[in-house]
Amino acid sequence: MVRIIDIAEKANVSPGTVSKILKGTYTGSSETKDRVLKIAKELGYKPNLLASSLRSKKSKIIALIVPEITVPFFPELSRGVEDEARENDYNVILCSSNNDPVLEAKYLESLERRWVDGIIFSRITGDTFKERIPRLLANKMKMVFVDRVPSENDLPIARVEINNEKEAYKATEFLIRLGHRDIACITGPLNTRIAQQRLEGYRKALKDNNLPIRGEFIVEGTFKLDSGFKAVNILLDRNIPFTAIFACNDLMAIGAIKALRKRNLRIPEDISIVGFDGIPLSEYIEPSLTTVVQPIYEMGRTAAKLLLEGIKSGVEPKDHIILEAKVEVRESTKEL
Amino acid sequence: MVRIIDIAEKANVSPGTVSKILKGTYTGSSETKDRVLKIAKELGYKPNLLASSLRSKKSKIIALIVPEITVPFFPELSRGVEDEARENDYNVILCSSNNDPVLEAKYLESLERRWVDGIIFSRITGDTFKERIPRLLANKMKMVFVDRVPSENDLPIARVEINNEKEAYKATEFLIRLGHRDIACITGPLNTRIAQQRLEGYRKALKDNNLPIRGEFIVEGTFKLDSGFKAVNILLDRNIPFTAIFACNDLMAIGAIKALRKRNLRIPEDISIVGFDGIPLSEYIEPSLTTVVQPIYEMGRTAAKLLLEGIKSGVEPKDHIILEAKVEVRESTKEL
DNA sequence: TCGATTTTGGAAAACGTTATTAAAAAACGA
DNA sequence: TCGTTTTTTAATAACGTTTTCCAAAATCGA
Repeated sequence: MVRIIDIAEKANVSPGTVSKILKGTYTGSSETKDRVLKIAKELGYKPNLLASSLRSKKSKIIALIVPEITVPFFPELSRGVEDEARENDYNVILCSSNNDPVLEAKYLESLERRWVDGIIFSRITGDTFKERIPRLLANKMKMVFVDRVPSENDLPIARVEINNEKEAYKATEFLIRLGHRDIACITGPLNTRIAQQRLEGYRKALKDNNLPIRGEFIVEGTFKLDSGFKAVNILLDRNIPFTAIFACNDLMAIGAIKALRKRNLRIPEDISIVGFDGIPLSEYIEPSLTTVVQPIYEMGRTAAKLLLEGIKSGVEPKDHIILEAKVEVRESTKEL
Repeated sequence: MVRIIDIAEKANVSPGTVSKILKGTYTGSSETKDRVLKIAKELGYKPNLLASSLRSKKSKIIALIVPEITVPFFPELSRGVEDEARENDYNVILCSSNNDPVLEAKYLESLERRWVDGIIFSRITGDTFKERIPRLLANKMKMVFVDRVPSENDLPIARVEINNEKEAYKATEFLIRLGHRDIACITGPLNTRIAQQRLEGYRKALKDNNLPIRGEFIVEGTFKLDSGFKAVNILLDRNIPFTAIFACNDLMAIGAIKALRKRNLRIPEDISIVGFDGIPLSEYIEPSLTTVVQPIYEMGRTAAKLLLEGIKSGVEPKDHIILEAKVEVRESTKEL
């Protein structure tokens, strides 16, 4: 492996000079500059990022912590993060925490040891939040929350999200406009803020339209496929008729559709259903899913952009960016 | 940040001694050992992995290169890799190459500069293969191919895959057993080996059962949702009746189902369809998809295991592991 | 032309580990 | 008791950059 010192010797300059030239912080003559660059190229020089990171205290690595990369929302988010990172010469360490505080802690520990320059969190457990975030902040770690942001908003940590309550409100209101009055809701795990917010949007929409909020219409899910399936069975077994379902994410909506079909209910003739997220698949399932389309890729990209700005400027990013989603009407809903 | 030298001072020993104790390579008295460990704990010592990596030339990072993390196969694979890595104190850099040789090259370049300890490739373009792999091998980079392995098998690089030809054969034969004789095939991109192999399996099954192989029944896809959709339209527009489709992955099967429905064809009454991969969604779509279930997570895990063994032993891993898949019969297929 | 200023480049320390070599201390054998 | 072996620990040099500070050379102004 050719090192800076090898270039320096061949070009008859000092290693420091070569370093400055390669980094673009050199102020000397363009004659030496060209000569050094030429030699570097000839020798096929590749900087050793480990050495560079150690000295400069910049690892040029950011981490993305997701609860579960196999949930289709997160690969999309991840692409946004990765693209923005790569374009800025950063690499991304992927940490799929499985919603487990122990794994989360383990990941954060190794990220600190690696001196990663920043961390993007989507979803973090309360434990981790209380125990780790303050220390990370004290250590000047740059951080951004995306999608599943914690409720505390007095911290110097940027947040990128959609207005979950508003968008859920829109989705529910859309069903109401279609004439539905008995609308069930399959929520996300209610220990997460986004699940609460979406539920709240559903509630508000009912209330604003003078519809009763009935506990029997609400079932808690997990944001995963099978929980939508199970939720529908619970709802149907309660024997209280409903004509529409608002599922708080697409995956659960898909599970719900499956369960409805199993019970010989037609969609949208018997039951209308609205999802949330707008994952690519939502357009391709049968029937195609009316859903709240989030700008997932854009959220990832924006989060990474804020993080990198923070890293480069040395100032903790603390913007709060709210992106717009929209209800995309497809085949799974029908006027009552 | 507390350093080894801080511990050394407090414990009245040399930094070297502390280093050895912390790494477990210490042979001295257990009295000093206990004392040093105690002090390290008291001070809340966290090793600086950048320094450690620089000196030891082991970054404790592996990279996973995937064509497209948003295709559901890859998050599942990624989980396997990540779990195995984490349990061995390795982190994973995710590289979603988008099948673009330029991005691939850019990623590989930065991975080399970072001195990552190993790379897991699923899918790599021919360009990259020819240009980069020999140099990586010369630099003793440990590598494993998984899922989409290149055809060259004389290289000291381990491979983890299923027998794509055999599994495709099984899928096709299953349709034949059901009485289907006119079976269309939506292939993957034929510049990839796995797509070729699956097509070959389809062909062999037809041949072995004395059925003609008809070019009009074969359409090339891209492994993505929309290509399954388009392929079905092409097939139907050819106006040559068929009763079954073998789609070379689940995503294309889902796209295909969508297109069939749009044309008012019922599944499985009018057309039977078999997919490939066994992504979790395949069970939940309507109708649930008969498909070749691959042990995706296990493939990722195995690949990572081989890689880590190679890294730890210093010997290039060169095993060739073939895992078993199985045809899972669900609702999308029916006796003719 | 000579002092002041700017431009250009070098010297050397530092980042925090690990690895190698060798010395000091302890234990041992006769 | 004294040399020999074994155990325990220290000293020191890396790993390959970046950074800070300073000197030499060149340019400039009057």
